[in-house]
Amino acid sequence: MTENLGERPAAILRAIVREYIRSGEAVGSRYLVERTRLDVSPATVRNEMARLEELGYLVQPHTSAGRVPTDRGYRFLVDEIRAPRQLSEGQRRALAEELTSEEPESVEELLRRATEVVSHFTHHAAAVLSRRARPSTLRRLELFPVGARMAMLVLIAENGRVEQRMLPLGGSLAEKDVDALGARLAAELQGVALEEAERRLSAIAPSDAGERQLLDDIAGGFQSLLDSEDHIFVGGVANLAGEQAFERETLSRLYETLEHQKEMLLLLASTLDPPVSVRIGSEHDSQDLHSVSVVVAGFSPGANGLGSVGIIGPTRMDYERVIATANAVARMLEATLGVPDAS
Amino acid sequence: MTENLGERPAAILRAIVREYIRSGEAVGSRYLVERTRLDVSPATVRNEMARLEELGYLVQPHTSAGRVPTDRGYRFLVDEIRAPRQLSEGQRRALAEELTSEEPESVEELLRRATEVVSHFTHHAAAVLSRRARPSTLRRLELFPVGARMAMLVLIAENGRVEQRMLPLGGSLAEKDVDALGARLAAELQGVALEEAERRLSAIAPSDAGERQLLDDIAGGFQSLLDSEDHIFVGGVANLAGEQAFERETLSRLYETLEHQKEMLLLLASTLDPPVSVRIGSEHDSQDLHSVSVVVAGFSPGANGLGSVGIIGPTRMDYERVIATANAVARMLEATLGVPDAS
DNA sequence: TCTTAGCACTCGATATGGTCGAGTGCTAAC
DNA sequence: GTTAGCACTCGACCATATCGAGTGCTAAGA
Repeated sequence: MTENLGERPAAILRAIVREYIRSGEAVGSRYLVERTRLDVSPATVRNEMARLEELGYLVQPHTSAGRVPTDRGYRFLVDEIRAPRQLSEGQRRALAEELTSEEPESVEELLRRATEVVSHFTHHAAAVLSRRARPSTLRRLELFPVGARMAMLVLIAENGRVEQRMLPLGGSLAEKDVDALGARLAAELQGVALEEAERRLSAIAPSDAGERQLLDDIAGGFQSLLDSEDHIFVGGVANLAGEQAFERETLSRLYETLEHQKEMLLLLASTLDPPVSVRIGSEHDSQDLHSVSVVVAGFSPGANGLGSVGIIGPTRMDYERVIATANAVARMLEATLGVPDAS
Repeated sequence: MTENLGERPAAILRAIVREYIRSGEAVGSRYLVERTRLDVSPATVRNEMARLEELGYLVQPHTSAGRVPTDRGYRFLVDEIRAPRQLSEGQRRALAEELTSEEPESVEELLRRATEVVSHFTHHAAAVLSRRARPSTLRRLELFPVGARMAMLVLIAENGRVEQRMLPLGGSLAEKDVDALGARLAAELQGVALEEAERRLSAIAPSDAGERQLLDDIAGGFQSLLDSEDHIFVGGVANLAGEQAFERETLSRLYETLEHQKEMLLLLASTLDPPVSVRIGSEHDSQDLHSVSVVVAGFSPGANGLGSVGIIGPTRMDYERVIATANAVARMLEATLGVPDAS
């Protein structure tokens, strides 16, 4: 989708989007030629512009105006970014300074401060999602054969959650083997913290491939028993109100979305592990987000913690800088929250 | 300040403010006479208006416009309200329904929901402050005479807080009496939860007025040792963005204030016990709040819990309704959170 | 002394028309 | 395929005019 453009059109598009992000004003052909190293005449640029408009990368606000990028135009620029640019050492230090100077009282305090720091630095709104496993212990484990080729697994956690599943039996497992394994696991794992139980489970040496499979399936059951608790922090929403690009109505809808835990969760939870994701304007499912772009960087400090840093601003934002910031702060949180343990 | 106005001017002022709150448009003399039961001509009303403007209750946006209330004009109306109007039974039930249907998971959930309910109902932003005592026990109590007429009190709580004060000795208390009392209190109260300790303290029958005074002073020390934890919930901020009355700049500042824990604390903590307080526009200390009014209703569900419900909207708000709502919800929270215990 | 009809006046809102200039698309020449 | 030239479009800006709501003032009346 990118490279079917050809070299020069791509260069022109890139220049227009950059210029528009910088100035906020529709970019005209003459202006563009004067300000960049494109060694062609305005007329040529105009021809290319017309084509780029046909392809949906640009629009003209009105006949006698310059061109403005569409969401697709921004997407073009963003897709060209292969890896997050690094912030300068100075900027990085400034962020870290604000974030961790005067030791935060708690994790909550740290994450809240992260939203402040990010929003200050980017002049956009910021959100942080933190997902932590809620610790619980395994109250009961039952594993017994059902017919010859299936086994039933029942897990009950101290916090009341129940997991129940039918598991296929592979390999040479006989019914009595299953019964024996069930009894053994019950004896070893009941009353043990879920995470610990999972660890012990994976430490068991299976006698054959069938048992290996079964143990893995049981471990899967443990996973879904682990209850996790999400916390969302939002900061810097004043920056959105200052944004002239948003209509009153749009702004109001936007705030409603930001307040809605569930929608924010959806937005932020989509990027818990991969480094950074960008969603631009109309790429959002929710209509209410069609005039903003959201950049999310995930972080995982290990030990059952996960989270992400989101930056919410107008589609006309400095994507490179914003992506770099989200990524940098995500890495910082990873480092600050991460305990150096075996994983 | 109210009654130096005279009957008719007051009636006219009242009518203008009410009408402006209703319509949002500057109120003219003819319009006012047509729409109300004032049996005078527009000319007379104009004369009164001019006087009310001189007194600072009204302003004219421009020469050929009607009058608009100043903050002082609103204040006049608010001061006429003696007790919060009650909501209709239907409204009250609707609020309670939204608030407590599907049993909230936690106190936090309840309070968060309260902000939603209130903001939905009033179309303004809402905030809830909850202050709960953080439980701790008394680790050490020392009381000993210093000279003939003073005693030194030292209290140390389990959480590390220290309270130290000099107390004057009244009545016939001798030094050895103080020593004896100190030893007795130390024996009885050390290791006891602070609230319980305070309760036991007040149960001690003093031998005379001097001892009564001393015990009261000690109780005071306990009070300031009680550490409290504040939680602030904010909701419905989208309503502010929809408000045409706010400039972009104003709005942005306002959001910044709403995000700032400390400022919100100041705002909400000012009314923890008295039923309802109203602060109108320029009555706020902070410049950033000059275009909003804030109505705060305190609640105290007993057992060292305190809190307040705040409603934040444009100065042009329906004060009677907003006050009634804040009050009603505060009472509901009081009832829901309150445990029927001895107090 | 207070009220009120009458009236001149003010001023924002709205509409109209005109100029300016940035920027375009098209054509024709290179 | 590129580009100079040019007619054209259209928003921004400005000046001007009209309309009407609402006032303040004056003078007459109770």
